Amino acid sequence: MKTAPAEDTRWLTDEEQRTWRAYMHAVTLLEDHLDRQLQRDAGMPHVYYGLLVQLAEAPRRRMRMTELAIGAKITRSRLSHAVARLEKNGWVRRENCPSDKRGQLAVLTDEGYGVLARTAPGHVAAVRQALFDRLTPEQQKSLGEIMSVISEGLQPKEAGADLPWLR
Amino acid sequence: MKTAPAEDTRWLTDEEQRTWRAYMHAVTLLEDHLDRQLQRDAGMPHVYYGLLVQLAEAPRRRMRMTELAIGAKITRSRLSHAVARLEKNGWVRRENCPSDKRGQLAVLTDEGYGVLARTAPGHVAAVRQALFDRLTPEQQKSLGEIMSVISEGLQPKEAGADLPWLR
DNA sequence: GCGGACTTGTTTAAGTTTCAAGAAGAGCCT
DNA sequence: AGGCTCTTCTTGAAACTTAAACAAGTCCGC
Repeated sequence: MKTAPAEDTRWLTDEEQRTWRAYMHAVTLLEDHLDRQLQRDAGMPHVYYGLLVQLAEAPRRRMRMTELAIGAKITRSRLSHAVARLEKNGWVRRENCPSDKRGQLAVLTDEGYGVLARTAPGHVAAVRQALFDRLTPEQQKSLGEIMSVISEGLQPKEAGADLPWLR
Repeated sequence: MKTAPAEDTRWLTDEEQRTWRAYMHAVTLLEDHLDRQLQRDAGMPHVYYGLLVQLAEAPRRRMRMTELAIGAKITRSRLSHAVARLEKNGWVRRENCPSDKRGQLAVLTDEGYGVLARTAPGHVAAVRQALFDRLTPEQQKSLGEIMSVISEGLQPKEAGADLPWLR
């Protein structure tokens, strides 16, 4: 529990507050919407679907667990659970990493690929309908820039660059 | 499980794809960031914090469950569980609604208000640092407009307007 | 090569969210 | 009033996420 510094907090202006609330509302509504769409049509939540997509695009349809976790911006623990579930569905398989005995590879099965192939069109349609179809080209461009800035700001920084751990 | 319509899917262009991924990454990173910040400093996840905020701003610091759920964009079920937890913490109390015997009021306790007062500055700072401080004024404006458009598109529409249930 | 420090991935338990079902009251029509 | 439908809120179980701890393997300097 942190205490207020004194009384010098810079609160959000009305304008900022409106923006922040619009952001939170849009984000939760959209995530719920897509989660339900995918749960209904593909039998899995949005995050899990994203994992399959990443695997499908990877060379030989396989990836190291850690890579996959980083790509999806989730913890390794969460990924472990998720892959366990996807494995139970027969959509992903685990393999040992040849070069590192600790390592595991998550491999997209043909069945997993099939699910993706069947459900991707519906998902893209949902994203279009909820997002792109409602924005002007300028807004789309702006959205991309804004979100990139935010990501970069929050991304765990490259090690070494600003960690004076020895120097 | 839905099947592809034929082969007429309008896939995302590269540009759209970049935008969409930037969006997802930014959103998950930001939500994780704020969740951790609040879990650490206030002992609750972001959504729960938002509930307290809404109550604090409501007349007499109380709201009907359904109102609160709608305001926070969550299901009544989720809210029930959440309030149960907040009640256990002593930050919220339930009261019967005088005008509707089915109804319940969620009431922010003084303790709950205290937590908010102590932790709000830190939270605002986190939001500023992750979001507003990184955007130009034009980007902030644009973000607000974009998110409003998305919200409106996903908001469960007013009943009657397009439900020809009798007519 | 040894030993200590870091990485990789999993596990357990606790916390949160979803889903389906249901109890209880309100509203309305006749 | 009675009966029907809709709304309000809760519940319990299953699914999912988080946090902390751990086994096993790698890396690196000595």
